[in-house]
Amino acid sequence: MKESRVEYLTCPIRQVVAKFCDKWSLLVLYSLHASDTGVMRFTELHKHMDDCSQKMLSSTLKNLEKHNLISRKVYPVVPPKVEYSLTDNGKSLMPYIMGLIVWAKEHFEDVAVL
Amino acid sequence: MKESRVEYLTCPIRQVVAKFCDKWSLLVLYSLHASDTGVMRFTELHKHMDDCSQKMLSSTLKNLEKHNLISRKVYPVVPPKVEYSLTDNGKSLMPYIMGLIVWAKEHFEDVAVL
DNA sequence: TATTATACTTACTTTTTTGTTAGATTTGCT
DNA sequence: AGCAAATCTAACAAAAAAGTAAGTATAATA
Repeated sequence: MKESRVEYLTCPIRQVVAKFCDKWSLLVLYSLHASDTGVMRFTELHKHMDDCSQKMLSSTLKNLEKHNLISRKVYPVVPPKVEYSLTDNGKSLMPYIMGLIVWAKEHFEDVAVL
Repeated sequence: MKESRVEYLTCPIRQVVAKFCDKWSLLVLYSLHASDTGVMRFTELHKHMDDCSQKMLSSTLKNLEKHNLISRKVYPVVPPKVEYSLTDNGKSLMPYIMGLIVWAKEHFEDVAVL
């Protein structure tokens, strides 16, 4: 009596989970959203999340790009320069993400962290 | 130049991640939210998420309970009966979760799911 | 000539998460 | 006596995620 695999793939909740429910994605989205210019370079992002390894930041960025939430612009210079920013799609998501963040702040007391 | 561990713990984004950014939590929260009575038993939940093992459902429920998003009511009968429902805290979160779900439906096309 | 800067990738190890299967519990029904 | 029902837990294995350290590229600079 299992649902078909296809149904799983079209489930919006599972999509949300696949796209940005992980350890670092929300931090990246928030950082880009909160930045003045809306554009950040790799190292700049890394400074905002310095307990994230380069490897993890790199793969998180790739995932977000794959899901069309951020875009990546490469400048062919040396040393390399790469800029990340939210896509329109990513921007459209941010109000909901910010909703969660505000909720978390308001309900900080109701929480056992760890 | 690392931030202190304490700052990490008070970061609302990290709290959101710790509480319900995982494979099954959103499904559980949504199921409880969407149910007529607002109350569901273990087996009933399991039927809604039949690709989740009992073990994973059990540990997901524990985590949500620990974070005060759901409550667990045990009836001392045989066979056992346990009812799960959203706490007030959990209910206060649902509008934001639903926001994400609606967003995911609207942006279904913009997505590469795997 | 050696060093620096930036944005990674690769290889390897460790940790965490998830899956699988079996078992515990105990009352009532056949 | 034997089995079903409901809600788990335990033990072990497999898979996935994450951490760590080192390496790549190349032009400009000291």
